[in-house]
Amino acid sequence: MATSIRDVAKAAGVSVATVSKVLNGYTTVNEQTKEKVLKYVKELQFRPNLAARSLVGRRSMTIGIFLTTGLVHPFFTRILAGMEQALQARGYDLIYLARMSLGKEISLVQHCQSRNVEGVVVFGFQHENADFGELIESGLPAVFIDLDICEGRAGYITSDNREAMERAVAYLADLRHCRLAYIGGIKDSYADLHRLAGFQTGLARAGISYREEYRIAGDFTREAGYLAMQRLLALPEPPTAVLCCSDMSAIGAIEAIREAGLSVPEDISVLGFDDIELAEYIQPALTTIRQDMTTIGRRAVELLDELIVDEKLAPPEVIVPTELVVRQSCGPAKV
Amino acid sequence: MATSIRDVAKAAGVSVATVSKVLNGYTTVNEQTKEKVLKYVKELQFRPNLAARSLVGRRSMTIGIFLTTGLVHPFFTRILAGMEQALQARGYDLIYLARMSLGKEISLVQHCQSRNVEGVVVFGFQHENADFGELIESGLPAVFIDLDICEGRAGYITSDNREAMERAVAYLADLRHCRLAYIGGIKDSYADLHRLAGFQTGLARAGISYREEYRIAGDFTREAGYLAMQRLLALPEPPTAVLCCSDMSAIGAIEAIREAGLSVPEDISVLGFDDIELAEYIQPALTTIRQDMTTIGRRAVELLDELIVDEKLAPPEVIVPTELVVRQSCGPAKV
DNA sequence: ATGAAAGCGCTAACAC
DNA sequence: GTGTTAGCGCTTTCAT
Repeated sequence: MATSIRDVAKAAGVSVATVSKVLNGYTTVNEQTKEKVLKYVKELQFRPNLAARSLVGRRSMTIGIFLTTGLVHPFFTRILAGMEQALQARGYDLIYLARMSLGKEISLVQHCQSRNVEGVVVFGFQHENADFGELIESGLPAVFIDLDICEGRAGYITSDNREAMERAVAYLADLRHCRLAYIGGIKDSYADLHRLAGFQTGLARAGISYREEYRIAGDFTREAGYLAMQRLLALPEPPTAVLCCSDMSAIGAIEAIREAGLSVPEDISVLGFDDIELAEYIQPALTTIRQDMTTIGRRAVELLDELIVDEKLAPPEVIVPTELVVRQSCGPAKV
Repeated sequence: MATSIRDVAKAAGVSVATVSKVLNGYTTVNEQTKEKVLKYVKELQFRPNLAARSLVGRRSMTIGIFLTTGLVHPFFTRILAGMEQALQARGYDLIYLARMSLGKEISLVQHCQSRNVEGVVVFGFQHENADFGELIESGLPAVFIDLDICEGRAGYITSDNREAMERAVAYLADLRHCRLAYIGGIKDSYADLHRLAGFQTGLARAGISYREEYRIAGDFTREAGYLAMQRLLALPEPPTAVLCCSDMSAIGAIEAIREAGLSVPEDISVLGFDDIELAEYIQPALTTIRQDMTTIGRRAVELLDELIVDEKLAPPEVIVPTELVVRQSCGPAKV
């Protein structure tokens, strides 16, 4: 049996209540008693049982993480690395509820309840199966990454998709492109909508008119990028520059361009989104928009903590700036 | 307040003991009472509080994960994806103890105890700071990935590094290479030792003698690969093929070769290890040894489960086969 | 077959 | 300033 608070009390010759008070930083305890207790806590290597603690109504210091996409999200590691910083700073542990799945028999929310999880960060693409209704209604504090859910005790954090696309369009316009296409993500998903809006206002600012045939919906994958690019190439007047909703789509698009006997960036410029590790290594190295997933991860936990601690805090809506990283996949428009 | 077992008991008109028995699959309960209880469990959406459960000595169904490397391990995602399968199948949740750090003030082991964690899987490179002594002594079930620790209640799982290298050498020998170099990982680390052994027996089988100057120690990084290759290139008689301990090192080696005005695989063949996502995308696409990290992750959890369940089980030592994936970075030796 | 009651480790009134 | 005690939600003897 692990050492319990009673062992410490016995060793120090005080009551369990006193030990508890010392442990919880009550000031109503004599300095010397406190020293003595602390001495035995150390000596016996005592650590309070968190299950018992949370059972009596105290905090569990546990937050959950949920991915709508399974574990294959390209940013998972970066987001987690960011989360870790805040987790450590605020004293939480992170639990991955393997059995949980939104809308399934054993629901996320119920599972969180039975585990005394104080809040969750959820991310992943929009997903037909993802039913967040129960989560919202339950009042469990939640921070969504890349989904603009702001309701009850759920807020969100996301990259500045709109501004990112505006800037990307401006960059390409400076390179004298005027036939710009957009290979989108899942149609009408949050990210896609905002990026499209940024694309359009960017176009307007550059004095270029938006053409519906230059917008193809996709789903962030390489295959979708490949297919979308083929359609673009088949147009009577193909674009000279293509903005993709993800680096993987950009990679697919580049393949399609190559297969058509064209080259990047000489014939067509390709711009990605995300700046995944790959972006730097492919040929040509991908010019792309870097999402600061480390910051997003860290802030997500911080926001969640604030939401947990302050019951009446309005749910956060946070937008994180992006960065255009110029490599070799975009060049001046052919004249 | 969430619904408790008492609410169910009250609703069903039975005692809490009976509800508990139903929930825990006791057979000593009348079929009709059981039905009734189950009906209310469902109706009230009751889920037993896991903290309370583990407090009365039952299992917490929680396993921990610990990385000696922080979150930047290239396999993290794949291992986790594998783990997830087993986690779901066996009913565990995974907790990432953010505050834990081996050898620090709040130790991994103590933290696990206070969280009632039943076992841990640990992975990452060998690390000077990594002191596993306390973990081993504590008797907490543990499965190490890529570290051959087998003692007490700790076992391990790893790729078949030795066989992988033997095969790689045989492959290169078939391509008529006879000046083979090995850019190693952290010197004398588990993986490195076994790979070196495989390298040497592979050489012996092919009738090639091992040359000490063809072995350079590294640390799995791109930089190390780059530096090591420069040293190899400076040799009076440089190798015609290089086996690297990681894909990242292979990428670094290729850079060094290019900078020397040579090309891969025409002048020098380069073989990687791991098969990270990048391997497929770089130029030339990397011929490499694929580690089956998904299987390793899944099996790690399964082994851990068995260790947890059976107190006197001998700690496992599991070797997982690898696969040579042939792409474009290796070619026939120049004559 | 069912229920009453003890107790897991801890915290929080409430006495003293 | 310190100790006694009830009780968090659950499982498990032990009666009945």
